[in-house]
Amino acid sequence: MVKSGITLKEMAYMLDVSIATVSKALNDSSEISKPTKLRVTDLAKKHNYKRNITAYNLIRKRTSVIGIIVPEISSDFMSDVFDGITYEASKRKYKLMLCQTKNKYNSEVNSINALTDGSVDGLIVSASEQTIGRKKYSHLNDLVDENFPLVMFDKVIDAIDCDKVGANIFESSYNITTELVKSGKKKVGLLINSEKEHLSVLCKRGYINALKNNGSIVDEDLILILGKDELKNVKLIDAFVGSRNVDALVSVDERYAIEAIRSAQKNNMSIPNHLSIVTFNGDMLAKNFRPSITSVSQNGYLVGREAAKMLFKRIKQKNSAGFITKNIATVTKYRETSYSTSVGQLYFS
Amino acid sequence: MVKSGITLKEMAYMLDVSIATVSKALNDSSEISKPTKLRVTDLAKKHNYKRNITAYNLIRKRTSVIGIIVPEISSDFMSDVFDGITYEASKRKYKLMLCQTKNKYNSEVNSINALTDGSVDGLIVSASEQTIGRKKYSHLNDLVDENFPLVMFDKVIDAIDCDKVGANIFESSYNITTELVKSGKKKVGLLINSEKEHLSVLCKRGYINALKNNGSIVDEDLILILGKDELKNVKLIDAFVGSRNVDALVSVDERYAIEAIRSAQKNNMSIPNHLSIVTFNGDMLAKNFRPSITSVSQNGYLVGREAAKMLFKRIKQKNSAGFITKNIATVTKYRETSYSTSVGQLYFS
DNA sequence: ATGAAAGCGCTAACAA
DNA sequence: TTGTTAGCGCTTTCAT
Repeated sequence: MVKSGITLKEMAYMLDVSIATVSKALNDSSEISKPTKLRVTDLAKKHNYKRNITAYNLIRKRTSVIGIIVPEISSDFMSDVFDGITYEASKRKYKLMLCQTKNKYNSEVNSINALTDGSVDGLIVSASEQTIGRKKYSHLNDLVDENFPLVMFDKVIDAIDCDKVGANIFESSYNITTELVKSGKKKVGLLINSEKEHLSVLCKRGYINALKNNGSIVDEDLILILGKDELKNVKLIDAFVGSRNVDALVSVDERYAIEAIRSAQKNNMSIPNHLSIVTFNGDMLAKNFRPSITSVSQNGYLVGREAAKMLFKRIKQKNSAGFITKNIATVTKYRETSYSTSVGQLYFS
Repeated sequence: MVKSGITLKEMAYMLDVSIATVSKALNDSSEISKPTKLRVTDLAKKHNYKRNITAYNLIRKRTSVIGIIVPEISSDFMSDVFDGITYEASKRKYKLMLCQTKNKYNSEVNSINALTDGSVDGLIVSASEQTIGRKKYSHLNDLVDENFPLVMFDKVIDAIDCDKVGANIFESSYNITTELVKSGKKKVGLLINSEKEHLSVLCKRGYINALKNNGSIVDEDLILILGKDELKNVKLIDAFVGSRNVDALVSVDERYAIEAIRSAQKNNMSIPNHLSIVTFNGDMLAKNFRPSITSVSQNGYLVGREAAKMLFKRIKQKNSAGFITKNIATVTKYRETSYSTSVGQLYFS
């Protein structure tokens, strides 16, 4: 429904003036006399006139809508990102269209096709697992080729030439590991996914650098690589915690952290004394699990705002300078799986 | 960007035919000859022609967009609802605009105003807490008065005259309680929110009816009413579990269930033997907590699909019959806080 | 089988 | 200060 409301034409007829006059009056043009303006605005108010946004968009050649395509909306992080984008968008009177890909490649392609039929002025995308796994990027590269405003965030793809918003994973992994070592931990373990995954790679790099720079030995046996099979992961983690004598763990997934806790409890290890744990991607679980888990998470709100800002810049100026990647500082929330350190503030939520 | 692509006009010029011919050819009109059609479609493909959807919408007087306004997107439930809506929407080539109110009244009002400027053909709304708390419904009632297609779901407001999709809370509370009693539980407790809350009211009603119909006594001391203050709730629940000797609990919030578990563990009560727990609104926590918590949850996907179907019916036929409320059956997932019963299937996720 | 023209609702350059 | 006209990109009726 394009508003069953009254149109300029109808109002013009009622007031016996031209359509242009009505239009100008409503837009408070200086060409129109006070009395006329008043007559027009009064009538408009009376009939609850709303400009037909479709017609308006047709003239301006833009939609005032941006599209957001993400794997999954059900996380605090996404909620915050959405909030951040909303903030920047409403400032500019933009609306948001959303597609959830559920991490499926086909769904992502369809979503992008659907939204780029002229429905949106630009796109903010976090890639699906399948897309990344299959390395099929043509649907995204096509956008780049067409000069279509595109910003990626979170699950970004290096191979795609566009603006990006990421997180300083390497640094925070480095810092976290350093902190653990400095606090006296002798055997810091690492729980990561396949070495192909962006997060895991950066996380491992930070971890290794930190160990080396702090005089610890890098022991590959303390690095556990998990896979897709959740049940198998549980067993792997259980065996790992039970046998490696780790006194600290850095994990890339809060679910891994939880399994580690369960194993530790089974082995009568106290947390955080015998085993201290920090997880990346800490969300609802890290916060609500008991013991609550110290987590390094992205500041979703800032990520969202930054992504939106970059996108609007692109929309305004399509062919501006080269593409930018901005890393937003992560936030570490110290919870029950950590010693409270002088560095950090204790979080209870 | 309304697609930097080629227009009908340009193609018409290139092929030396009229705009109308190009249009008809692309729409596979029977008026156009085979050869012409081919010439046109070839050129269109070559230039990756996409119909300008804004112009199209202007003519059709609809937007092919529906708006969704919800308090918060970060739950499995919302994700599923969104998925269900998406399913019905894509069938009809509709897109989705989303607003998150974060449970704020102002945000809800602004969102509704923003989307009803002609940007969407209809609205699917779950009301914010503040809206419900303050009982300020004019922004919604205005829509109803304008005959604007509106469907409410989840946090529905009885006072608003529109189509609604809810859940059979009363029945499932009744059934759950009955099951507990029949399985031998003697003192079934109830954890609810203020008696004003829809869910709590229905839940209590089902609980009481079930007790009565199964020969149990209703003991008001076994009903704990929680409030807004989370810290206070924790204490209340702890005291309740420690003193009331309940052997089963029905909760309206998974967070309450978790606190009950912690108290039970403190008191060396084994779960589910000494204390069996079922929670409504079970989402990420119920699933991932250990012990995992038996939960009664809405089938988000079906709720979403149903809401969308109702909305599309309204959009198609604005002044059709009176408004309908449809209740979607809830799903009970038996987890570690329950005896596995013959009735239910055990869920591990 | 093709084209001319009107029009969706609006804005904006130009005329009066 | 107001009105006329053209046009955004498309569909559709009515001529040809």
